[in-house]
Amino acid sequence: MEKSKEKGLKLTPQRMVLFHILSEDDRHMTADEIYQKARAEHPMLSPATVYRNMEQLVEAGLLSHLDLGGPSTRYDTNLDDHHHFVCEKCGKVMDVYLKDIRYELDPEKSDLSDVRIDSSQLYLHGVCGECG
Amino acid sequence: MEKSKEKGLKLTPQRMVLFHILSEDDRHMTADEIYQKARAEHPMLSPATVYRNMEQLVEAGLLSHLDLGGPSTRYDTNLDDHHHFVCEKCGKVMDVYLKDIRYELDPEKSDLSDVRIDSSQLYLHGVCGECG
DNA sequence: TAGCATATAAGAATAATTATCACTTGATAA
DNA sequence: TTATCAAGTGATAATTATTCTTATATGCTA
Repeated sequence: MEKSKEKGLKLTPQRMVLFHILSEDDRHMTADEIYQKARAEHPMLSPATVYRNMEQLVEAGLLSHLDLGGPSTRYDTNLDDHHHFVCEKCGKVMDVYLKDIRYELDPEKSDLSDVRIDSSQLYLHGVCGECG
Repeated sequence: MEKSKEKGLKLTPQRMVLFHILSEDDRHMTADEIYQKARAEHPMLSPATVYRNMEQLVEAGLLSHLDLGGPSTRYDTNLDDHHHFVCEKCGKVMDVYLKDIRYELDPEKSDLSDVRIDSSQLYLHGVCGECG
């Protein structure tokens, strides 16, 4: 029986708290926002633990990074294939599901014949209904 | 003769250095990378000056932010309508020009009828020829 | 050339994140 | 149960990225 090399992620109280917060679906949070929420449930918890765990969860494929322009990395609990709309005024982020996305390279200006594309992310920028 | 409210950006030696570096077309640099290069030409220059000027140039519409995943904001001197490919291995960024991009919303999952979309940015992730 | 708004260097300050380390704990084996 | 040990943790220092402060300097325009 071969022992897999995967890290055994232990189920600790701190992680339970993080799972709980993440499951409450307040998506697109920064590590610090998560930390602020988490310490309410678990006051001893340190920021390092949150940062550490968030990255581990990304490595484990349970979360993904969300790279909006701001200073802090955000985490996305939604692993479905989806894209994002960002309101330039209030900063709100909305998930965008597409049935189809297609694009045609401009062959005179771009040559991607020797690259392998694994994924694509579309970011739509604009103004949301409330701010509009 | 009405005086426009636009800031009169003075042409200082420091800005000359920045323009020079930016014109050398090493695109997608972080403010710190620009600072490191700039101080070679102008050793007295301070980081604050670089950060300040980069933001002013963005406000003036001469540069744009580029939000890749990393910790630092990058600046893009290419103001043409274009998109980006990011190599997951070496981090290299390539400009991608599209003749056409179109996407179809999944109407059951996404409703963008009340938002105004001003721009869209497509990020392609994968592995470049050299790393592949 | 004076006057002033803008710009600057230097360094302190802040925010976000990561590293270090001594101690603790969950999972598994005994 | 208990022992074992890799994995996890909190506290804190350190780092990185960026912004602020302030006293001084300098382009531009009248």
